[in-house]
Amino acid sequence: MATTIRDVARRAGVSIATVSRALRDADSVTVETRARVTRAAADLDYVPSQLGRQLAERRHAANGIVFPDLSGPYYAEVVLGYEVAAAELDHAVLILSTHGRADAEGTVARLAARTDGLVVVARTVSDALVQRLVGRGMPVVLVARTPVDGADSVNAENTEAASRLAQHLVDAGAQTIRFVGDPAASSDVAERYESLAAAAGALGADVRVEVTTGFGENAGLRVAADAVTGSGLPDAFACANDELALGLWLGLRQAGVTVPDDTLISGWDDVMAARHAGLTTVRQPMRELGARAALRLHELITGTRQESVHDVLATDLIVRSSTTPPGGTRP
Amino acid sequence: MATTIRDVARRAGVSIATVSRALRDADSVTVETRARVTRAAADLDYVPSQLGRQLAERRHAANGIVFPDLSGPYYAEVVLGYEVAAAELDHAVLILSTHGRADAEGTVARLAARTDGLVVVARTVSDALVQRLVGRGMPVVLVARTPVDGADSVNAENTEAASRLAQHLVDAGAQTIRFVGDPAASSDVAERYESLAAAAGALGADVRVEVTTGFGENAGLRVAADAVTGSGLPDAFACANDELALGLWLGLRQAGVTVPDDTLISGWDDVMAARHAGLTTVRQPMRELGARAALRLHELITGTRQESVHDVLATDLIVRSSTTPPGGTRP
DNA sequence: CTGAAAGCGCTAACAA
DNA sequence: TTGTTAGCGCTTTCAG
Repeated sequence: MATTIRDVARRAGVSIATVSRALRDADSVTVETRARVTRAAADLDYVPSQLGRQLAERRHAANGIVFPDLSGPYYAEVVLGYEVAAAELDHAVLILSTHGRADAEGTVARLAARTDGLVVVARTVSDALVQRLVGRGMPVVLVARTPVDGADSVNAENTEAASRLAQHLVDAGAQTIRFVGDPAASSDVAERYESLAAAAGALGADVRVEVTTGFGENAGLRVAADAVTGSGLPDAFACANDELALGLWLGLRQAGVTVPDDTLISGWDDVMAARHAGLTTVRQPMRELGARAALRLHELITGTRQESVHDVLATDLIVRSSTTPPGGTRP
Repeated sequence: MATTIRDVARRAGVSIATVSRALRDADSVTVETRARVTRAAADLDYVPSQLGRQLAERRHAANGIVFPDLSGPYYAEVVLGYEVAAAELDHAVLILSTHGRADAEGTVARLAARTDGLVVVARTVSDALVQRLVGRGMPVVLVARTPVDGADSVNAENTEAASRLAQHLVDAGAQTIRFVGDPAASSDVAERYESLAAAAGALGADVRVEVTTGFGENAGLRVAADAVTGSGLPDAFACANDELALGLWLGLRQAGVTVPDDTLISGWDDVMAARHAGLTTVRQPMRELGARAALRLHELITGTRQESVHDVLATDLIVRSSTTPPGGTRP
């Protein structure tokens, strides 16, 4: 840590400028000097200070990604897709989860001050802050979130998938569908609910929403308890994400309710557990969301492009045993 | 981005030193000047450059975590636990996944140059590099990896858990056990295999290892295909992690093999999918591993402690339907 | 091709 | 309490 460019310069018998050049541009110095410098650097175990370099270059060579949580598989996959792509673009990645953090806005602002650009996932910070960052000239890409002026966005398709899901549930015999989740908590969820309700309504089915606190398995368990003791069983539960659905399923099973005989269940995302549990769901390209965001952010940082771009990635309905009753339809 | 401490100083009619002080230590300046400075800063939408600050303070106020991959739930949980704890300690978190990266060592070295300390998870980089970093005075904490001189380490208990698992499998009627995974790929896996083999051997059962390439579901599927077509079915498969086990189970099921009737399966980690699939496994405190690492790294960075410390966190055997045959024992 | 010198934006003595 | 002045370790003109 102690050895600086000056030490290397002294040992190699050259100026610090030459060291700087020799260690980066291969061909701005003689092969001979370059060899001397490289040698000296190796001898001293010299590692250039990124701090010094970054200040001189006035860039961080790092960008950040802000997400609500890493506990479910969904955000983890998005972050991973992002990290892999960012690494290829030679950018370091700073992560920040706002989950339950008191001063999320302040923390994000501080994060922004140490990066060249930011990816903001879902509803982690206010639109106001996003706009302030954008206004300050900071490149921002929004993921799984309603676009904001001046920032790029990357989202997964919701509307059409919700229609297909509605069609499938109705085909499987569902007349009453309960949507589980909180549309107010995320633009994704709101879109899913509204599209599902519209499509199911057009098919003559009835959709009502059961608002949850949170999107984890525990929230699903609470919904199960509620359904068993009070509100009764609908023909189908359409959940805002897989964890909710899996928790719900677990709760119902424990209460003696059989799926898909007594009721149907669907999720959203297609996480690993959904595959092993046999849960019908909508597959999102989670990694691709992150990777695309990295690409867009890079374009923004390098100034390749002027106008904002808003990507919408395709999704798939994956039908499994949780919505395929023996007879094909329900009585 | 353009406004610097000098602009603020000019507008407030004070020196840059005063601005610097006013914006950090509340009580090193008059309330009056402080107000003027704060006002000027707000007017100009001034955000202190972290780069300038960091160079002057000669610290990054950031640390990094290196892990193989974020695709499975295991590392994601560790990273999350780490991030949450690090945030509380007011450190930014840089992440780096080495998965399939060509120059992992170089990338890690570069990461090290922009952080105050590093957490290295599993077998991501060579011991040689770890030792070089430690030798350079960089605080390093190893997670899920054999300790190295000069670095702290945090691991989950393997030996005792493996014994309990062996006992359970034998009690369930297993005489031939196949361990699935690659002991050479990770110290954790090696420990699990050896302890399991020893314990099962003592109980009169026979354990042999089936070495896999990778630890994902696909590797498990390959093992299933292999067992069905060639090597035959043991009484039980003990897998190095849950994903391997779930992939294996899926493959066997597709081939018409019934678990736990025809053979038993166990995993390791207790990820979400294991719970929903009914997989017997060993629960690791994944988040706690990350959180503890953050704490240890902080101690190292702040120099609270001289000697290295090596934590071993407790694990639990979780018995589920994949190893509980109807009769209680197998014929 | 190489060196001298001027910053990058901030903090931290040291004076006043 | 406040200002002046050195750096922090590097890159980058601008001369030579």
